[in-house]
Amino acid sequence: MVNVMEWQKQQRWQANEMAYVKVMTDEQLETLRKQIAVYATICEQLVEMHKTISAHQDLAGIRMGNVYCDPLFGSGGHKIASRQRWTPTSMQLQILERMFEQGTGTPSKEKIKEIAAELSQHGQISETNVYNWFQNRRARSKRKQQSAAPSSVNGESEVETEVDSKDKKAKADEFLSPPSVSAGPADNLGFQNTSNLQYLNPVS
Amino acid sequence: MVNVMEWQKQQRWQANEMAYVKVMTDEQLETLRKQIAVYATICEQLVEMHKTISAHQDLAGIRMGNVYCDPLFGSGGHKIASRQRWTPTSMQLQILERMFEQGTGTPSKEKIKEIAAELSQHGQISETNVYNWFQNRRARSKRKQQSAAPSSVNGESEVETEVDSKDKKAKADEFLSPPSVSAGPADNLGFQNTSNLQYLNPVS
DNA sequence: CTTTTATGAATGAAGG
DNA sequence: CCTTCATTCATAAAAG
Repeated sequence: MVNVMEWQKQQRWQANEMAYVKVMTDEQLETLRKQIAVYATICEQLVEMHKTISAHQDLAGIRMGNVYCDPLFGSGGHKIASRQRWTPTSMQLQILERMFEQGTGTPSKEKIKEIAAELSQHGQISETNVYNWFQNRRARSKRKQQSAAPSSVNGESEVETEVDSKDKKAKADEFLSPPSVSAGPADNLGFQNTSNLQYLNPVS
Repeated sequence: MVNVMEWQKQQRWQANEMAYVKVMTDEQLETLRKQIAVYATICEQLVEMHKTISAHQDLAGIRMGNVYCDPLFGSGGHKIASRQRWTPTSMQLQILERMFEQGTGTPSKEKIKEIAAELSQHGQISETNVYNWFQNRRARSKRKQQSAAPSSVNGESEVETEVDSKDKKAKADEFLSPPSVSAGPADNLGFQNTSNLQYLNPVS
């Protein structure tokens, strides 16, 4: 009830002049896309949930067994700019890597700007990129070291004490049937809503 | 879902020459908006229906703390590693988002409790979660606006950068209330969904 | 082309 | 509030 106003506001442009203008900002588009994707996901999951329940209790009060609408409209349109992410240049990577090693390991607000400025000479880059890079680099370096040093203090009965997250996820995926919602129908009704953007953005 | 600002910024360079033009007429936008509203309505009602139906057997769906996992995960009978951190339900998120944009921006100790109570109807949540959410939302919104500042110069109709379209949500459904929800929401859902989403993703 | 891996980015929570 | 960290999501790149 608010954004629509915004859209219209922006649409006040010369609609008759050129059919070559963005009516929605990328931001709005992205938001919309996500929102719809969320609904699509929820609905899909709900359908599965009901299917399951119905099968067990014959509560088919709602006929939705055949509803499963595959939102994969013929892929091809790719109209919506898909999210893209920065990819460091080999040069940038080298510099960053070097800084990481010798640096105090503390990104520092000031430094970031400085670094970003320098790296921009080797390709597009933003301060955020630099920031994220260091954050990730640090985190991963840490994790790696951690999992590499199981510290044999006690019996290794706890095989999954550390390396958990990633491994668990991987395992889960194996039997979670990635393609459709057949295995884990409502398993993420409560979370993970934005993972199905593909529905709206069938890149292929 | 918020840092769209960032990629938008980045997009400017990585895909500058592609001229991603999104063109929607007011009419299409309006249609889309309505459709989403309907979608939201249906979803919420389905959720409620599901809750009712499976109320007596769904108790295992909620694990410790904020974990909201699915009990219907029958295939494989595997225990899913529970999450350690709260993840807002799409419904909760929307409500929060709405409150954020329209709210005074003041979390307020009182409000928190209130909000938490309301949101608990849509999934597990604690006051701390709400508090953190607002805290983060605000901080990030701010930071983002800051990094996006250098791009806006012209005095054109300045659309505040912190817009969002999590509005036409499931609240007004009570009024909008699509007729067929109880009879055959599915058909309606599936059909409309598919046909209308084309606006966002035109098939070639 | 499909699956897997590497990694940029988003985000809930903790500390100060 | 602001900064930092840990975990998770999503996608470019690599492998098959």
